[in-house]
Amino acid sequence: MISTKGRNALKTMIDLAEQNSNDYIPLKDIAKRQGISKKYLESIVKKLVDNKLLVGTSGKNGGYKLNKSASKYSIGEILDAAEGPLFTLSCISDEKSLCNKKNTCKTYPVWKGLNEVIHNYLYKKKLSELI
Amino acid sequence: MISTKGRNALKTMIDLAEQNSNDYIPLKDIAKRQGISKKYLESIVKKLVDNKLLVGTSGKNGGYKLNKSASKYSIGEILDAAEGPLFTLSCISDEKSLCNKKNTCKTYPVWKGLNEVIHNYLYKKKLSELI
DNA sequence: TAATTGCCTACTAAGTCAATAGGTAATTAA
DNA sequence: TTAATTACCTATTGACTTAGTAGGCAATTA
Repeated sequence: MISTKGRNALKTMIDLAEQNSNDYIPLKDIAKRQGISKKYLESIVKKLVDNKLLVGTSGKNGGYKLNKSASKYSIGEILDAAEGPLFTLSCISDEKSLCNKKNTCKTYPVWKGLNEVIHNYLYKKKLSELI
Repeated sequence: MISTKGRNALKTMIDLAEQNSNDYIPLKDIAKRQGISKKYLESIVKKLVDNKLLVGTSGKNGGYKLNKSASKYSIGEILDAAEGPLFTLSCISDEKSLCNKKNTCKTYPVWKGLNEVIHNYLYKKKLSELI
């Protein structure tokens, strides 16, 4: 349900939050600390940058840093950024198999409620609570 | 996260609850109503029987029926029966990749809390609420 | 005797996921 | 100018999971 990608994204965010530095942190360092290959981490960090959770700067002394204070990131937004919409209510959000019986489907309310519960939890919990 | 197997299991349980009959209902009928192949349904129903959620009887006029009243089934126990433990806290319940850094892992509390939230929701919600 | 579960095995096709790999371009501090 | 580093692209592999199909035979029971 939460893939390795999401977990590693979260680890990366925690790592950066813990550095608590205004400098840009090179990928190499994060990869080493977290035991993730730099190349693989690159693909994860890219999503975090695309979604404006991180800022990256090229060049010497370049690297990445948080875009706001740790208390302003919810876990939900981090996971969302890394793996796309979180709990895929398959009958809703998966466009390919968009279910056309939504209105009469007796199971629909279960998935909808579950979805809400999960989102609620993950968006309330902040990155700063984990460091 | 919730697979088709689980969703079909739930549909089957709802179907049977709605029949509201003391007779045994043959698989053939359920399959037809729910638009699932009988053979495939067989594999799902087997799990429900193994977990004592349904009772089956062979022979003419045989079939399946609920083992208790609909209000006594939680959605959680149905999904559990159909697909095994629900939200796989990969670092805990997946024995193969049992994580040995559980105690220091900064992300662990997130998955643990999420797990609780999901379970809480699914075990509180009853089959009878869906019919 | 016919209907039906119960139980087994095997298979396929499609898809997902983690992780690796390599390359080039652009940027920037010193 | 040079070294470091992100930025961005593509491709690939291997492992695994899943949905769904298929067929057969034994046991049971009205």
